[in-house]
Amino acid sequence: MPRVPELPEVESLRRDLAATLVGRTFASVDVRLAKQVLTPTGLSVEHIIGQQIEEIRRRAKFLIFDLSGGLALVFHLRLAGQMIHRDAEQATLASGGHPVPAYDAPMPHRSTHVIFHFDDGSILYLTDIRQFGRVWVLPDAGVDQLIEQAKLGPEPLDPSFTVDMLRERLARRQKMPLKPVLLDQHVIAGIGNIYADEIIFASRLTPATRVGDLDDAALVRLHRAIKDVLGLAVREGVAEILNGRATMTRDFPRVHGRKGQPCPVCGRPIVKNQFAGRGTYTCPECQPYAGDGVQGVQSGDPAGVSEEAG
DNA sequence: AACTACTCCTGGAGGC
DNA sequence: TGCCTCCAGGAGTAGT
Repeated sequence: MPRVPELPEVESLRRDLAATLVGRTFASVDVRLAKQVLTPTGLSVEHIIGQQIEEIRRRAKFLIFDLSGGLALVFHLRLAGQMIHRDAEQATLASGGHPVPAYDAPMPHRSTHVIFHFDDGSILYLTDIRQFGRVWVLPDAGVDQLIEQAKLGPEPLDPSFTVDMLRERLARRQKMPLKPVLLDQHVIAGIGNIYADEIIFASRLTPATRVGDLDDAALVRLHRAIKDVLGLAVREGVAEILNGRATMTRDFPRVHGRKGQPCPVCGRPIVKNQFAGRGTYTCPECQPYAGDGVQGVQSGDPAGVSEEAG
């Protein structure tokens, strides 16, 4: 199954690229698809040539390269962006993002749209079969502005993201179903469709559960699930992407992409349906109202949670 | 302000 | 086998 880069994938990529790219200096840049590179007036991508990568940071799904000359490169991989760093002999040093094309495919691929060459002969390929990803070339101050404009919610893995903060973030979305709220980057940053399903399953809630119907116990469960699911994915280094092909570890993801397979908790088949316009995977037994619309949530069962099944 | 619909893309899956 | 159609999916924007 194709995998869209979400917070854990971007964080893994950040960690790997930081190990191989910090200290490298840009020697040249080859932009093959102009729309993917955005620059404010007066700046062009050539301005990064001769600048050194000092630090690689992440905010939500944005990857930020801080450069020596007061500029920064900001990447957003969106649906299908992929970054591969190879040495002069084309041996892969670091790779991440969407697994298509395979990480060991010949580069540049026909969907490789931006190529960065470094002073040590190594090359960073930005490949994107959907062409939705973006790269910004910005002055330092412009990075803050870009992040500010995105009005991103808090980082869910930051220690400052507490149950109280979650409650406060959800307060203005009381009438909305849980799934689209989790996907809303303004509420909490970094969660995409795959991890939303995993978090909701781990919380033993349903995609349709109204945020306003969450009681304290459900909020605590939801908070723990966000931390656990994302934290595990970051710690495991997103092991389901191996050799550039999306596979699944034995037990992750637990429901997403597993239509018809047994639920890891109760053994009943996982069901796939559409919710809020997104492919949504649930266990009808552990998440009993999963297939219903918003109206399906019963007020007598605020969390929409079934009996503990193990 | 809150929410929905539409838009951008193309590999891959499914139908016949 | 091959041709055709349609879907996925983050996030910005326009419309209600």
